[in-house]
Amino acid sequence: MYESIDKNVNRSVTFSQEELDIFHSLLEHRSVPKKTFLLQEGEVCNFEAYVIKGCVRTYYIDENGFEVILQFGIEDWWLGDAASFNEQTPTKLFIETIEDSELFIFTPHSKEELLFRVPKFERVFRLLIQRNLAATQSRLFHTFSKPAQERYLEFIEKYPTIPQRVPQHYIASYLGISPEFLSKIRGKLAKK
Amino acid sequence: MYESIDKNVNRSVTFSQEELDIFHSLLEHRSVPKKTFLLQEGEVCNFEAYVIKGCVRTYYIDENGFEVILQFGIEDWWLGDAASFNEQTPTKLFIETIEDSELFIFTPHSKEELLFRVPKFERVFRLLIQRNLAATQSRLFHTFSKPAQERYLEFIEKYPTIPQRVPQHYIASYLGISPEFLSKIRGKLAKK
DNA sequence: CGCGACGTTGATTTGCCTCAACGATTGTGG
DNA sequence: CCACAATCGTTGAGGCAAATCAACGTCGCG
Repeated sequence: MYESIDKNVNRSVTFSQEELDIFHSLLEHRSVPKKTFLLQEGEVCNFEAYVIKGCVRTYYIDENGFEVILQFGIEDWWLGDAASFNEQTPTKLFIETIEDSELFIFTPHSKEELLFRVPKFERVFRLLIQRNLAATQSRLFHTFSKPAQERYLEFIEKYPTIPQRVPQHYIASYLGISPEFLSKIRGKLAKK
Repeated sequence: MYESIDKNVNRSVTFSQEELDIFHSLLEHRSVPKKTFLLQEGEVCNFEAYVIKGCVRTYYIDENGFEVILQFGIEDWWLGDAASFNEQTPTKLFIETIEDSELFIFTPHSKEELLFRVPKFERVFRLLIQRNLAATQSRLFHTFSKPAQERYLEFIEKYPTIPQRVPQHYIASYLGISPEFLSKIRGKLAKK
């Protein structure tokens, strides 16, 4: 049960069995059916979650009333709203399961206790944010530099399982294009 | 000399005079003339810098050979390439002064020593990355949701001093539009 | 002075959006 | 278990935001 998450945190820092035991004792396991909101706009985010199994999306609603998808969370991903979680401010995000999912949950309290008892985890969490930042920057610049078709091809290469698991218009939203246009891109690619 | 940076780090965490003294002793002050590269593609970023005075830009070159501006650094801003700095990997970024500038510099070594001697700084640095992430996400979604004219108006409102200090086509690059189109937007706005 | 970097302006093109209509699939209540 | 609605993807027509290309004026600087 802890295999995947242990491997995840061990990537950047090495922990002893004792430290991992503390880690495990502070994790809360949660099973969530699909189409369930883990977080809604206006709430304070009181969790950071690791996805053991399943599929989740994070999005917000822009001023024109459109959903914009921030990220998908599948196996071995972390999700949450770091700003809301850490500063206990209301979130603008929605986090919703797309499939039945299994998660490990940190609360502000359990995370604090983990950091207190095993300070090396500071580094793990900092690296998580840092990678997230690097990925977001890269996504921003691809949006500037590359046409939608190329971004789509890169998306399915990078996340090959997601297209089979989520509605196509979610992917369009993630790419920043309209569902119709994504459909046309796919049509054009198919007939080659 | 330390006023501004003290205020900057004190925003999120409160430090004693003793802790600030340690902080100051580890800062390296550096004056840099304009049009100087602090970092170039392929190098490993061995600094994180706080801008006391001056103006700096961070950019990279995309696969079509175009410069894309990631951020401007002016007074009271931090800059560097966190990923390259922390993991000692080669950077893809260029960091170049636009004006004569004064900086405080951390090296990996001095930062590590600071964190060792005053662990509370962990929080300062984590918050820096976190705010950067929030700002980058917000920029990405504005790029999806808002036309260029609106993004330009928000830019000059948010950073009123920058348009007077940098060539206009840098701003176009930051906004993700062509220099000609920014010029047309400005023309249209002017005649109202 | 003359060159290079910069900004402007206009003509043309294009990537992507909007709107509308239409099948196919899913799911839900009666 | 069916019927109907809702959700989803596709396709086409038309329109707009922004890119591209080219020409030109201006300024700062060697």
